[in-house]
Amino acid sequence: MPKKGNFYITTSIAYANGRPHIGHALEAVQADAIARYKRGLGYNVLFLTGTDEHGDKINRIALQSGKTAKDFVGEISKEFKRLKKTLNLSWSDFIRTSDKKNHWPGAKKLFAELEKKGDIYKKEYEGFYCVGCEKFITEKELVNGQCPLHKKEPEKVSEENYFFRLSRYADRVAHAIRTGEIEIVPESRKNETLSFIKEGLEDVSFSRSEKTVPWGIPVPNSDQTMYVWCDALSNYITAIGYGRDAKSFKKWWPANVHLIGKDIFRFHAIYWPAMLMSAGLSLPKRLLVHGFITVEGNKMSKSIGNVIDPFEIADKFGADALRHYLLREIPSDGDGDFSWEKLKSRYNDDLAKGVGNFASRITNLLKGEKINKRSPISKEVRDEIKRMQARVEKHINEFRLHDAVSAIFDLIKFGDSYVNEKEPWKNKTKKISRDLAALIIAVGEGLQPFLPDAADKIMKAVPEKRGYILPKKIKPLFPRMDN
RNA sequence: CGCGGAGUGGAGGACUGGUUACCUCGAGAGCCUCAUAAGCUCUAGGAGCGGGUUCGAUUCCCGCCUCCGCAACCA
Repeated sequence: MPKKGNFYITTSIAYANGRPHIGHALEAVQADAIARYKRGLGYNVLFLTGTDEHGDKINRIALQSGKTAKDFVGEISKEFKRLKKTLNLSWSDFIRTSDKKNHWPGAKKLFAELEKKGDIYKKEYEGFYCVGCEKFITEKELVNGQCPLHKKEPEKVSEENYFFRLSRYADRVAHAIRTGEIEIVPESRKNETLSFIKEGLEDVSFSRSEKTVPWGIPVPNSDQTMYVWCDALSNYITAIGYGRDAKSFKKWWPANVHLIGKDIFRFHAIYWPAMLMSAGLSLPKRLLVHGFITVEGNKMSKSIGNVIDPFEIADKFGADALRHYLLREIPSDGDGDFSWEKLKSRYNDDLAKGVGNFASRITNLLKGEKINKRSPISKEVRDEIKRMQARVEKHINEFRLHDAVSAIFDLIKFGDSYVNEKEPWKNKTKKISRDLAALIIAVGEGLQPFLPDAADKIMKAVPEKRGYILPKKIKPLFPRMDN
């Protein structure tokens, strides 16, 4: 396979305050599909994911459950790592922000670089601190001057923090976005970012007092810990060696893709480029922004109790079924909805009756044959396959994975009607066999990034030997689920 | 208040200033039997409301209604 160069893709790192839910699975699977696709094209792919483990919130949750923060995040990150097997992910590296060896040196170095540039300064920060909440609350949150939760007047507390001169970079960041130096997909997010910058950017606090937030990376020579965003964003460079392995860093940076959720795209579109500019590093090439998943039309939340567990889905339906749902049912660049009923319908209609039946059908028709790979495929079939491949490529580049998957299902539909039309059970010719083999192989290859298990099984059913395809009848890929 | 997005057949989703508005699921009819009671074909059914621009609007503009995001130290 020809090597086409390096391709570095990241997911966001999950905030380790709870177990993975279906939203995390969405992001992971989307990134995985892109990573696998690029790998299939011959790119040398680095696919990074991980967990964001610092912050006051985590510290408090951990203490509440009677654990140390360290133990707590250890357990959570294990759960996130477990997604790899459950969802059949192909990530190559997993970074934890509590990793003192791999993450901390780079994070500290980045902070120091910003400081060296004169972009970090000390400022008194005044805020309303609610003792009940143990945190600062904004003036807007106050109801009649009181904390709405604890019905108490917050204390006015001032704290000296380090600030990052974000304002200095507003124009340069806007320029980078406008010119496409950093590309934001979908375009609506790009416009949103630009109009947001236009309203003006203020400097941001980049540290907290060690007293209020003890669980974090210490800022050298101070009583402060690093603000979580400064800590978290730097994972994209620390994981590949920033601050500890210059050669590796040079090989992989800048990232080709940061895949993120719509809740955090501003941090990635504004803070992150500004930080990189300040540190004299190049900018990531693309930000792909996905949406959120609702459950039967409702926001997923712990209080409603409708949080969907990806492990449970994979357990009942299999990794491919969950992947297919996330990739096909949820528009990659928008919001989507989950329901068990829709999952079942996607499974039966698309996977069982669609891919599964098609694979059985074709391999059953071809089993035991010896098909010469060099004999020509009919133009009609060849064109249809090429069209599918072109559509997949286009849609993956546009971050419309649901459309990419559709393209493959359209080829299956074409294949089914082609079989009906040719009626090979009546008169099967070498020509038809060659066409059918080409179709099933194209489907198997096409599915590789999306349904890797099924794709593998399909490819194994049409093995190649010395220029001949030797099809074998395949076992049902997706047994129909009844009731 | 503000900013942004959206309202398309029973459900979900797409396209478009112009002869029959597209796709998937679902419903009905027919065909086929190689395949996981699978496959193919055909049919029924649609653009939130009101105005405007236009020869002509679902598509552009205005108003209204409804829904959903965002609103900066919250990770």
